[in-house]
Amino acid sequence: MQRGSPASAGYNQFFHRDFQNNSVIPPMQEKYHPNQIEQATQQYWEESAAFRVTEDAARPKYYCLSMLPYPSGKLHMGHVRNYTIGDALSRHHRMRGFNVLQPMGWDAFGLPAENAAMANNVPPAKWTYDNIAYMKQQLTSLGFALDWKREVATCTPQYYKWNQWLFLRMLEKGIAYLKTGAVNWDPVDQTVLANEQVIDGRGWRTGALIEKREIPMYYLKITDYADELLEALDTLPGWPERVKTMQANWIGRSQGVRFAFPYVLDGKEDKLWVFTTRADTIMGVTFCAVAAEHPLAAHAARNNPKLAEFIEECKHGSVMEADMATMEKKGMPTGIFVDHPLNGEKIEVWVGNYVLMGYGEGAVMAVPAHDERDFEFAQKYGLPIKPVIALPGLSYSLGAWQAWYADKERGVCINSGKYDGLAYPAAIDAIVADLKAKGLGELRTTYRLRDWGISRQRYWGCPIPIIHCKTCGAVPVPDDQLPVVLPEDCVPDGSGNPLRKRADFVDCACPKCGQPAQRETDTMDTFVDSSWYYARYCCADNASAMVDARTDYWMPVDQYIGGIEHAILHLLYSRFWTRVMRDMGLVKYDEPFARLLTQGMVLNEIFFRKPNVDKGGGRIVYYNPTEVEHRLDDKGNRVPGGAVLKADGQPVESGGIGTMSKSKNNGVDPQALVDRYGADTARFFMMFAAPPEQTLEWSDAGVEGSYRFLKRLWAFGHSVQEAVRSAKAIPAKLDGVLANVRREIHLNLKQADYDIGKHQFNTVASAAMKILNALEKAPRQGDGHAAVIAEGMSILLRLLAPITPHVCHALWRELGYGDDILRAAWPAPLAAALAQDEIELVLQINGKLRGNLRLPADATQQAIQAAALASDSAQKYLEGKAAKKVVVVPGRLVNIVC
RNA sequence: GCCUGGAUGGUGAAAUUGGUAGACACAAGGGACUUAAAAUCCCUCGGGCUUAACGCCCAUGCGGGUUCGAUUCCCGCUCCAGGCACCA
Repeated sequence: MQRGSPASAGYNQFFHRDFQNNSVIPPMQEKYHPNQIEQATQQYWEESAAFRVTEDAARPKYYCLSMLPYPSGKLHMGHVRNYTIGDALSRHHRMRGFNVLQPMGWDAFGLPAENAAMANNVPPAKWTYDNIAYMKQQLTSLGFALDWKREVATCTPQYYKWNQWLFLRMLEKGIAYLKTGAVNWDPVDQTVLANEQVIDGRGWRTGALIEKREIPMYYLKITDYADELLEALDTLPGWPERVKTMQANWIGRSQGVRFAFPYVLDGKEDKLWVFTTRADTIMGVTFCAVAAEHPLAAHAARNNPKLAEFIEECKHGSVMEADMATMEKKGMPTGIFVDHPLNGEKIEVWVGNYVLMGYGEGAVMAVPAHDERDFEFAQKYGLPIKPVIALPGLSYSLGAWQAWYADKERGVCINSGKYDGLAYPAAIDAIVADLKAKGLGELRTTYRLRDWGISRQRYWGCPIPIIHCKTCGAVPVPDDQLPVVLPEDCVPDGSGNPLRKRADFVDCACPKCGQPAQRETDTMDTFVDSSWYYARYCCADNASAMVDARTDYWMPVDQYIGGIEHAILHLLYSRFWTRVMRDMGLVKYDEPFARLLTQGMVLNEIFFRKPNVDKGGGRIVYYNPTEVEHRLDDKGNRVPGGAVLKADGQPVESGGIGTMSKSKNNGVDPQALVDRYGADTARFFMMFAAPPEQTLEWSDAGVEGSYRFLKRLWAFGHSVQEAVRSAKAIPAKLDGVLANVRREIHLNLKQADYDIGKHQFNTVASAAMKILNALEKAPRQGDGHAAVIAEGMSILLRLLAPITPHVCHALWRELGYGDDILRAAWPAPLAAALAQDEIELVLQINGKLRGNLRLPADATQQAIQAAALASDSAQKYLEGKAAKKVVVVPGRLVNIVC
């Protein structure tokens, strides 16, 4: 590492290096040969173990982490974008003196491996490991500064052993527990499907109508941490506001009232509990709705075949929230009545397809006058609507829903007996007091957040370490028998979890009583794997503990980089898991990711063909955009619906544009780009295309420009090699043209520093291009010209090194700056180079641009005003009138208002 | 449906967060070099009006508003993207 602190490290230090010791300089290639340069550079990094890091208390650490990829087969442009951002940040911090850790691993369990297994009759394990080998080579060829000694693959027993171990600890503490949950059941394949595998309510392979099934699953009590997860968002200034907003809304803490409708059924007294945030409208309840699985619904259905049929129909519905929210709301009366807790009125209970058993109480109160969904439901079924909130000057109408019906800010209770005239807070207080007195309700905080169900009825995942014994029940696997190893030779066939057929896996002895017993065959959600891998990188070689003291050095992650699609689930689960580990004394931090950069998605077109459901279904087939061609009209524009598959000339449907993914087959393999132009061009182009956080529709138009730039950079380096190698220090007094060139370079460096602070690498790339433009135009003679070029080139190479490390490494050596640009210090703009005597101000008249003013840099407000008023433009537009007002923005403009 | 973002030339984008809209590039057109091609270099390049030249008007998805001044702030829309708990 360089001497001195990052801030003081001057770029002029290269003049003190061994410039004279250049007796043996191999001739520099005249042309840019990226493949040779990149191979040689990568070999140098490999041999010098350039990116191996260890803990070093003497230096500030910088843990730079990109989200680990799912090994789907090949990298796609989203990966290149993600990892280039991370690599640029890593290399930049390294040049600024930080001890940088940048690891990589594989989110290696998951559904695509099972699908590939079915398609190709290959075990998921083999498919996964092959993909890892190929993608690792791709990452290496892109030149990412990764410490591969810390590599982690979540499908290895060495890794997932600790999932199992911590799960057992959670079970002991009651954080993990068993409860039923709804899954998608394909009755033909007799298997549970992921949401993604259900298309328009049908199984993707069988076309069969999917049923909801309630099965026992393990859940993690993330809701116990809801308050902390919400409140700690304020401790994360390095996170994007939008991510914090999304998480806060997801947790959805709300104050409300849990209360009950008493009833008598078959001579037995009971209560129907519901929750509401609008207790001020309780007097407007005209019916209640319960889920199809609710005991009251089941009771009513016993001698009501039509209701039983409706309940059956509800069970065919989707488990997905988006479907629940958009589907047609249907219901049917049960004939059961409950008592209104405040006025004793009889309230009928309905079964509603929009009420979910798993959430809250599985029952809701309905106030059609003040809830839009209830309003529509009541209109549809002719149920009474009783307004109990009024706004002055507005009259309630049953014709159509008005936004003010739900206004709780300005509304006042009416038709509510003793509560009439009360506003929202007072009404709630009074109503809660009365409910409480009757023992029928109380204030309660609730959360939208639900506990995390982790059981998956799938093979390719981490086995849940439980043994089922006829006498002892569900028995945890003892620690000394961990890990429960997943057999790696299964090939799923789509008809359920193949583990169930593996006697050598399932059959075992009960750890408690020793009797024959069966192993749990459910595996864990893959979000478990990715909830703590960042901690494991710090100590990936430790076989005897989940984490060790090295995590105390590296954690928390200083900069986490990943797609915005993970804004909620992965990041929230990781924050939860971290807290569980903290509360068990395993780690010492609250938050795993100090700063977060959410990369915008890289999108591409989606094309597919749907199977004909009438002919028995079958799965949707997606076609890569490269397999599709388009009919064009006279003007060369695409004809809508004119997409056809090249292979057979038959039409394909357009699925719009969406994230590059394996499942939509719309990924673009960067390999062609790397083969043709080299990794540096691919990296530069990806950074130049758009700012990191912005969504990016993929197009390789423009990649030529990035390649051209690197060719020009090399050619320029070649042409100034001698001048740079023999350059002296910059003279105290530069002539005007050279001073301007130098100023331009330092100005762009200053701008680039600012932009790097914002992670805006596209304008950093622009600044590099502007610097090269300036250098190319610089005079090649005159006192100090070589020194200015040598300094400028050293700035340019170091500025670019994080983005295009190979070509910068090679040029750094060829031009004699030093052996290894990795050890060079980050450049700093110099005030002396930036100084100027005169500045240009914009002259506006009434806010419109009317000219420019050149003034001394130190001109006073008064002098600027006087100069502005005296200018020709001002005289022309003022026409002798006096200015009403003159606005001076220092360093920028003068606006004369007249 | 709900939550969160986004929309600027033919295209990707920039505008130091209220101060010259379109930097830097791509594509296109014209030219130079070349036997030719590639590569490279130079010029033009938002729309309109006008001029010999200077210049003027319009323009940042749509409609309003605040301001000396709005791509930027506020209100109301449209479309697109991400998420919605079993894709990862």
